[in-house]
Amino acid sequence: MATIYQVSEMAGVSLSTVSRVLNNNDYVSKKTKKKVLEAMKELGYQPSSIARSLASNRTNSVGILVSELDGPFFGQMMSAIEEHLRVAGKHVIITAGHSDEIKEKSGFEFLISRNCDAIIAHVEAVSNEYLIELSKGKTPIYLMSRYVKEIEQNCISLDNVLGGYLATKAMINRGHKRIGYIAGPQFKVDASDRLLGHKKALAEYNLSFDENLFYIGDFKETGGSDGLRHFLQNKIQMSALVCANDEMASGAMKYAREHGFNLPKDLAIIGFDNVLFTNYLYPTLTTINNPVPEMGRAAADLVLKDIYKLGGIEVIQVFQPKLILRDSTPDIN
Amino acid sequence: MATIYQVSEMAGVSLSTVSRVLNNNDYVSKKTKKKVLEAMKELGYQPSSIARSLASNRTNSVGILVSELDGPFFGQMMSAIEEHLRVAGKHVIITAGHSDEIKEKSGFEFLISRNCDAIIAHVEAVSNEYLIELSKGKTPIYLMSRYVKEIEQNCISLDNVLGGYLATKAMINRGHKRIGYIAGPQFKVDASDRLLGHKKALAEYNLSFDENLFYIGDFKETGGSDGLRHFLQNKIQMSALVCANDEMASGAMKYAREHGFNLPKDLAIIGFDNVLFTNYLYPTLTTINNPVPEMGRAAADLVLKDIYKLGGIEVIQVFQPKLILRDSTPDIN
DNA sequence: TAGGCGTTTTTAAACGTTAATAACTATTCG
DNA sequence: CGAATAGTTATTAACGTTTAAAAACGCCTA
Repeated sequence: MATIYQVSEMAGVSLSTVSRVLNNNDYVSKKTKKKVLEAMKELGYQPSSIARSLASNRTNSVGILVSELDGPFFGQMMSAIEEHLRVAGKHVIITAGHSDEIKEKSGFEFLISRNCDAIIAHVEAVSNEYLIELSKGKTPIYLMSRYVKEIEQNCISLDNVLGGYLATKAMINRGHKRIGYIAGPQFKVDASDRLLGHKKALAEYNLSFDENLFYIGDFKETGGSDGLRHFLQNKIQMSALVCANDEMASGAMKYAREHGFNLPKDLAIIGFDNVLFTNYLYPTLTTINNPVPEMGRAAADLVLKDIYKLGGIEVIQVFQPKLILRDSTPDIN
Repeated sequence: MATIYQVSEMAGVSLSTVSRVLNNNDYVSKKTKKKVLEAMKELGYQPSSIARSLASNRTNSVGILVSELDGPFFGQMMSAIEEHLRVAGKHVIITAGHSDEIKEKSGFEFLISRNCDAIIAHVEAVSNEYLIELSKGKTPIYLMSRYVKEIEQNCISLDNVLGGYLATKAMINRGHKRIGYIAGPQFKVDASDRLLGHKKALAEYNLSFDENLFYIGDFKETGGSDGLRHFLQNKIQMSALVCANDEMASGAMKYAREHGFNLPKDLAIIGFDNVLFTNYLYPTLTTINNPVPEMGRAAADLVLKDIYKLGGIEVIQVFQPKLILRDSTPDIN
């Protein structure tokens, strides 16, 4: 591999001149620049990103910490971030936190030890206090799908209260009065916010929140089936079921069908997130869109703007979810 | 940040001694080691991975090049690789090639320029020749789901011929004689191998391969719906449909249902890959298991063994697919 | 023609490690 | 008792850049 030294020799200039050409910022005369560029091409010179990092204290790498590397949600998120960062010449170092406090912390430490210029994280188990403390360290932290007041300028979030509200309101508008709700784990802010929205919609239409119509699931397929089984075993009647995410909605659909329900006639079901497979389900699932790719791009933009000082970038930090109507929620009016 | 120099000073030893303790390989007396370790703890010393890389010419990072960052297949693959590598203290740099020749090449170049110690790639568009040539460069290349004779010791692959064979054989065994086949893009080796297996099974049972029962799809949901539409419009009769992957099977199922089929009675369908959502479909989809996590782990193991010289690792390089029976393929005998 | 002032280029010191080589210290052996 | 030896530790030169500070170069002006 050719080094900067060989380039400088061939071009007959000093190291620093080559360096300046490389970073094409400072004063270099046109003539010199041309000479250097030619030497570089001649030698097939590729600067060592490692040496650059050591000298400049910049690694041009952004750490990404997600709950899982598989799963449609995170896939979309990573994809959007990576694509956007790569065109700016930055690369991503990815690791998983598995929604576990210890693993999430170790994920942060790992990325920090790797000298990332910034970290974009989707974490669920660590506390706000931890994140606030971490933000005081040398590596800037950006949060996806999480809003923490004290570091709000570093957060990209979805208005989950609005989303929960839209889901339940859609059911009410379609004529339902007895609406079941399968929530997500309440330590996850997303989950509790969605529940808040549900309650808000009920209140707005003078329907009371009924504990019997409420179940807390695990955000996975099993949460949906367990929830519906719980309702059926307790002989709870309902005409509509709101699930706090699509996986649970899918589980509930499957369980319902296996227990004699004719979907969507016997039970209207709505999900949340609009992950890819909602459209593969039968009936296709009405859901609330979670604009993950847009949010990923926004996070990347924020890093580009704050850390790498790229100009002219305007970033939306709080996104609004939208209702996606499909076949699982027919109008019963 | 504390540096190695400060540690050496506090412990009253030389730089190299600290370095040796850090890499705990060479000769260091117990007493000295203890002193150094204490100084490190006292100072909260964290070695700079960048400086280490520069001096040792090792980055402890492995590049991963996949077609897409989203999608269940790649999610599982990345997840398995990352998890396995991380416990060995290595990290992954991920980028996408989007099944496009130019983008795949640029992905390789990008990762190479990042000084990865090795690259694990799942690429579909570049030629074998390119890969062989690339393997001669300074960065070792490992191939996932692809077998290239000349560099077979660096390949982790699935026996797709066997998989295609198993799928079609399952249909034959269940009593079908007219079996449609929706293939994937034939420039992808996976796709053409699966087709080979299909033909092999037909031949074995004295069924002839019928062009009318054959369609080439795009490996996406649309491929399945387009394929089935093609068959219906041409009034091609069949009792079973083999799809070269699960996405297309799902698309075909959806199209069939929308056009009056009663599934699985009117048409048996089988997919390939066993991605997560096959189990969410209705009816649940019979498919061929693609042991992606195992293969990912194998690729990681190969790198650990070859590049990082970790001992005692035995690696399977060619995996055998298995039939996963579910509801979409009832027995009609 | 000396002085001054931009502009451009060079010098040299970081950046924080690794690793080859040299050097030191006991111990053992003939 | 001198030397060989094994076990440890120190010295020092890389690794390939960036960057602040110094120097050189042109050109203009008085």
